[in-house]
Amino acid sequence: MTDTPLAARPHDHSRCVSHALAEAEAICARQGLRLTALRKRVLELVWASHKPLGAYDILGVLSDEDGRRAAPPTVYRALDFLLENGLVHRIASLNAFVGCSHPEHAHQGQFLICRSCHAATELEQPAISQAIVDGAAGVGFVVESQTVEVVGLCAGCKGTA
Amino acid sequence: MTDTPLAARPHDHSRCVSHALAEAEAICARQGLRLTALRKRVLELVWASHKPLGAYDILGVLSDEDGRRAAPPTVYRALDFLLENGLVHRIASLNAFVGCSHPEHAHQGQFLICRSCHAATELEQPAISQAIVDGAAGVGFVVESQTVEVVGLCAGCKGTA
DNA sequence: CTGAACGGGTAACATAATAACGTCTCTTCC
DNA sequence: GGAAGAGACGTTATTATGTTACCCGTTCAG
Repeated sequence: MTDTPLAARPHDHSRCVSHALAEAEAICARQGLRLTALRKRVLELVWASHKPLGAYDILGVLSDEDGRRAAPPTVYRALDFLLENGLVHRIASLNAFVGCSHPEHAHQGQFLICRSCHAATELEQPAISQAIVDGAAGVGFVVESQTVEVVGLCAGCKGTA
Repeated sequence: MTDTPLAARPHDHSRCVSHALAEAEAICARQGLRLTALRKRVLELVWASHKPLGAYDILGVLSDEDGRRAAPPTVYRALDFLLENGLVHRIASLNAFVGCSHPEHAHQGQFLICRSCHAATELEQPAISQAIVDGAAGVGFVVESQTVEVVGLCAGCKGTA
């Protein structure tokens, strides 16, 4: 229960990336979706760290690395695909994107964003969702989608800061 | 408990606006803050409806009305003042601003945004905040600020849509 | 073979926010 | 009264983020 989340502790991050990519491949294969080279590359970049990444950061890397001059629609289309298929999440308060930790099932996560190390951890707490649905129901509001983004200090930074 | 929120039902909206302005005046007077003509005007525009308003919408109205072309910093400075003093809230997922319903005390609201009429209702449910704090604590995360923005259908639109 | 659907490139535009600098008007203090 | 400083606001320019419109080449089903 009190597991320190992966993003907040040292780990072999290349495993994260390769695992996420493999899972994405599997999901796309199963659903007849085309995980093209570009989409895969963008997903890889988003997963390059646990910090949410801006669209223009991705754009910059693509332009630099691949030599070819990437333009905004290229990146946004790839991100749209990844978002639609639950492979990444968008962090509205940061205008940024982060890899989804549990792409195998549809869900709406809650995000814990550390103001010190900037890592974003995805929570999936039914208690939070339910509290929101209940609170909304109290004023006759029917919830369709939730944005929960929390800023604070992660387990790792709590001590050092 | 099951009160339909003001924003979701017909009401004499001019009362909303004048009440909000009067409350803002009182708060600023009490705290030695200067609610200048510009700041008051921006607050009035934000309160003009219960729909979150973009900074550039405000800019447009100011430009139209005053004839001279208002520039972004003018609006953003006024909004910063209003935000700092709890007179408006920012809706991150919309990049927009909405009048605060309870400026008399510091708080972090939750927002219910109707996808049909676009009205935003402010909730203040300790149960939601607490669920988030608890969920975060479970992974060793200390919450400092919360962004809760929910999209769905309000009581008024639920039937008609 | 053909032609729609799809992925992607390009240019331009639209919206959101900030930086840097100047001026004006207060108050405060001598 | 007048200098000094702070705060509010104007102006210009720039950066960041996101979208629209249009084009081209590939793929794949009929």
